[in-house]
Amino acid sequence: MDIRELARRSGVSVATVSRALNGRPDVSDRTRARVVAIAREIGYEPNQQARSLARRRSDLVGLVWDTGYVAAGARHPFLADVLIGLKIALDATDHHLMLISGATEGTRGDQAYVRTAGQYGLEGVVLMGVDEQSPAVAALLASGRPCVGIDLPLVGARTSYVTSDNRAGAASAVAHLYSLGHRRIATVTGPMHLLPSIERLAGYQHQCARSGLPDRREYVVHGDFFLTSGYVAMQQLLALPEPPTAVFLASDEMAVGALHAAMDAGLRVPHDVSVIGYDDVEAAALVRPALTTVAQDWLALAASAVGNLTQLMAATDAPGVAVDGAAGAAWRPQAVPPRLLPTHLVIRDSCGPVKVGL
Amino acid sequence: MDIRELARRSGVSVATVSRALNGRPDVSDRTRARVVAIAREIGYEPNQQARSLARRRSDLVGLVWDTGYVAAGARHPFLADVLIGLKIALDATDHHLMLISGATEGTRGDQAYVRTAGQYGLEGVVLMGVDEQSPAVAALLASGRPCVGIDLPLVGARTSYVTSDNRAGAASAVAHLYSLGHRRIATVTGPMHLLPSIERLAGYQHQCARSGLPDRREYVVHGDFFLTSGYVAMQQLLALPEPPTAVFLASDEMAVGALHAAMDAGLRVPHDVSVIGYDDVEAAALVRPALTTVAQDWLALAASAVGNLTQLMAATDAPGVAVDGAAGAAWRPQAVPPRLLPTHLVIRDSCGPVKVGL
DNA sequence: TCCCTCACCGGAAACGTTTCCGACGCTTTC
DNA sequence: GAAAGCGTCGGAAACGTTTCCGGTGAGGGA
Repeated sequence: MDIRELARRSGVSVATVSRALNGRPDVSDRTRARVVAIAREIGYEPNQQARSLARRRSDLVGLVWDTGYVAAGARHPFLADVLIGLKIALDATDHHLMLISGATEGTRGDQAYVRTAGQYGLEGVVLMGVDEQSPAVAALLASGRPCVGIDLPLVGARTSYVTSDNRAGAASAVAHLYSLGHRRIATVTGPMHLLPSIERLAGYQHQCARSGLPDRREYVVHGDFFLTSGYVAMQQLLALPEPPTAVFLASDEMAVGALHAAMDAGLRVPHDVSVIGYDDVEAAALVRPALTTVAQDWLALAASAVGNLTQLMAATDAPGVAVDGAAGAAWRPQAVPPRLLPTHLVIRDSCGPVKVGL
Repeated sequence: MDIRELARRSGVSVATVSRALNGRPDVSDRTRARVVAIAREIGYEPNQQARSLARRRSDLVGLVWDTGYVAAGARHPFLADVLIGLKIALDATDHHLMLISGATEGTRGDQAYVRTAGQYGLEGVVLMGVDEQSPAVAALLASGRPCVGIDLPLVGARTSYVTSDNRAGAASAVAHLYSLGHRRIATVTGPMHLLPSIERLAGYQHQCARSGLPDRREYVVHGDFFLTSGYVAMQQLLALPEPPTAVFLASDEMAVGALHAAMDAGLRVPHDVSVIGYDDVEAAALVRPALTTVAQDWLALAASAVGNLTQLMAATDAPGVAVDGAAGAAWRPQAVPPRLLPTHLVIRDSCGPVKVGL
């Protein structure tokens, strides 16, 4: 079952078998054909551990995402979608995906990620849904291992990130509402320490300014991406002396909460108030009225993430690239720029023209 | 950085270092303490590949689930939940989870699972959402590697499975409807080649019989677990000369579809017709009226899966157990019985008392 | 005092690959 | 005709662990 057995049966040396199977040039076509034929015949599978050991590369990339608050009862469907996208994208490479266990129990939990990454020799890791400030994540980033964040602005020599074009996406939502005649447009944000929240708010503000809408303090309220916060934010907005006629929420979950708040207040959507979300989560299409939302392409997002990671890993193999700059040629780690993926509006039933008289 | 360096600094041999770090008994407490102190100091991490090679075990378990139809646009939120549960459960063991790439490209795709499982020396694999009849999965099961299915009846020496108690769950749904006064109760099933579909139908039929309800052919219609099939099934049911007053659908997705069909037909839920689902997916709480449903405990389901897998793997280490049966003591592989997990009804707003006069 | 046991430790052989280095035969070139 | 190049292959040394086997020294019982 091992390579020695295969060598014996093929009548060549172990070295030649290895070369034949790995497509090395210095082996004749005849012997290569014979070796692979016999290998298939006896069902030989190379031992990946031994292979990794000898080649000093594992063909493994890791994934860390926060399951903590998920276990607490809140689920984050968008991340599950991305996970599937990751697997699909990695199928095209010769890498496999390993889930990195988070900080489980107390002792040295802040080293958990970097430890398993080191032990398994992960060539890169993708992160999502975690706090990049947390000690465990910070330790991983500091380890110099290639990392790419999804919706997570990782900065550093061997890191990169991908995200949807949150600014443009938010702006397109506002523009859509504006084109329906809305002039009193509110927003509810995500947690303001997260990049997507910041950018989506910026996109909202920018587009409002562009459209000549006044900058109303009371029209931006902060949420946490989850349903309940959307519900209470909507209540808060509707209680305003001059309530908005449309609201853009930075996640679909919150938008669904807003839908419920409006209906519970006796309002009809979109007749009385329009609501628009972000993500195009599955539930967006399930809810009634079906949610108009700005869709992220999670498949492309995941594909870009592994693309960037691949670049990073390649740059790690050859630790620098020549840069003929001012002071002559120098070597420095290659930077992989973040990627912004386009979003698109999917129009369903939760936005309508503004009521006349408003 | 390697164990030799650590041995040098500790002033002991490599063998002793290994014993100290792995908690072997034959090393003095003094030297053990010194070794682990120095190991921590210099940040030593054992190389997992070398470790696996020498110990002939990988500490890795695999996960295969079908992403094919997910990529096609249909998502299966329940499986994403279970995945998270798996990760949590595995954090408690010293195993890590690897995602096994499915049949990617044509050549030998039917060996994809068993190949990567063999190459990486996976000690066990859990399967979900796949067809156990497909060649790739069948090859994996035939390989003798410990496998446990989630909602997937795997039979064989080194296999087991876990599922919720589909019969009891379905029965509880019917009983709930009956207690609300419903006597004309229909059901829509999942794909009938899947165990959960079969069992949920059986539970429905059994409880109907128990309650003395007639066995109506036209009250069971077949779906595919996805939303659209629930929609059309509901239309079909409502078009009956004597339509049901309540319907039990074998998945929440279908139940949401049924909700929409009823509303589109001008009916109010639950006033005119009651609907009840299965799974307690996130969307069940998001939809209006919020869906009454029989909840599976996905956390427990995942935990049971790794529990059974652990048993299976342990039995593989020691290839048999003594069984003092009829013909004297014999050795045979230990069977790990499947586990049925209890469900519970979560009552929301989609079921109500039957209308008087019906 | 002698031998046996026991606790502790080192040397070295695995584990299954890859890859460096050198060797062999053959053709080409000066 | 010798040297150099090329294509093809084998031997053996890695890669970083674990674990078997044997060897110390100390302690204890006869």
